[in-house]
Amino acid sequence: MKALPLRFNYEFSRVYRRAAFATGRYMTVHVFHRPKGLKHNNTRIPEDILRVGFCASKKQMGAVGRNKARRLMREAYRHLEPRIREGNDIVITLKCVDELPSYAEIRREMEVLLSRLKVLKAGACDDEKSVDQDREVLSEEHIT
RNA sequence: CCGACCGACCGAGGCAAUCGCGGGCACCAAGUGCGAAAGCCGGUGCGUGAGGAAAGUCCGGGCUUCACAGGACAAGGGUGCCGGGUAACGCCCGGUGAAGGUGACUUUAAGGAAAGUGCAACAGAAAAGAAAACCGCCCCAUUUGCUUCUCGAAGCGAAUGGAGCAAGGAUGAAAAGGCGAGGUAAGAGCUCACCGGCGGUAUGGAGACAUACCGGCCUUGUAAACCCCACCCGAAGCAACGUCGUGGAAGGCAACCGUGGUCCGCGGGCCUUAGGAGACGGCUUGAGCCUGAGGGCAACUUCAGGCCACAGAUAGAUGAUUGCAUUUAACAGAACCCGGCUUACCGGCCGUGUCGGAAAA
Repeated sequence: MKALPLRFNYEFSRVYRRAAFATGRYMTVHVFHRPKGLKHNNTRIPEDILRVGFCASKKQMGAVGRNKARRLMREAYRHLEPRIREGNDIVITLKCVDELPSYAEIRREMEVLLSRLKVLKAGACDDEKSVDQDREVLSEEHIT
């Protein structure tokens, strides 16, 4: 199941106001478990989907830096998504930092923060293993 | 060869593999899916997907709605040498004047100061009408010192007072045209030559202007101070605007349902209107790009042929990992669209381009 983007300002504020959050060196993750039957403008939101929003501070970076940060976060999220429990609204905010962290750092920290918030599924190890296996397969292909 | 000047071009560094994203086309799926409606929600393949500044939002348009639908004036704002280009411009091209540079060349908010008003600090005697005099120059008068001799005169000074001057010094960003000669007690456009400025005439030029001659004898700077003159300008912006619009609002109800014995009434329901959320459109083919031939010094333009490869997202699509080669990368991300300007910037590359110097001939 693919995640939908969070769109409206009130949705973001709901997450910030009522969500559980965890903070790391580079980012803050807010997770809000949607109550059942929540509607947006008279249309029911399906209960088995994830919705996610990425934020980057406007202060230090220009539009290019902001885009880059969002892309890195989205890429990290894409790899972690199958392991996240459905029915949550998530907002991930990048902190003000001097230098943009690398993809590996972002991914590691995102994983830690999400597990601290207990939104990762129980049998997540298998997925991770499969991802690693994929990577190994890839590298083997290149060697040969 | 060295040092410059001018102009143009390129720029997410390239390639490959895997995973992933936006939108286009083709094909395949199409559901008791979600919605009141409009509409939204898949898979595979193929090709495609940020810039020279996308930026600042400083000008000029297109487009859209509103206003006026005629003209004049005023207010407010803008522009400001001349001619041309353009859809238009405060932009561009070509020229004129001025300033700078040995030069190639560069810069130029460049209308009017004789319509009027204001301002010109400090310094300075005096800073805007013709006045003023600190040092100074010159003449006269009085007093006095020295020298000379024919012994009461001459010469050279000094002090005080009076009259004249604006050459020199000094002040200043700027001191009332400049410089030389005549002139004079000393001086002064007082007179004259040349130069500058102003006015007039003639010639050349499309014009800004240029050149020549004549005249009187001269009038500071500032209009990125008010102002005057000429010309131009309706307002707001894609969150414009259009379509669909549950709820809520306003109006209506002959018929329907509930309440009721019946009517009125009330509630539901239905119809109409504008329309807040929201959805979709607007949204990319355009003053377009390329080639050739004319016109023009050029900006640009005319004609002919060819091309749709040249993004269209909507919380906002370009990323990640790995490998390769000698491989490092600035400023920076479309948001309705064009034409400019301005600002930021790693480097590279080009020109039978031009100038100065050196060397050689």
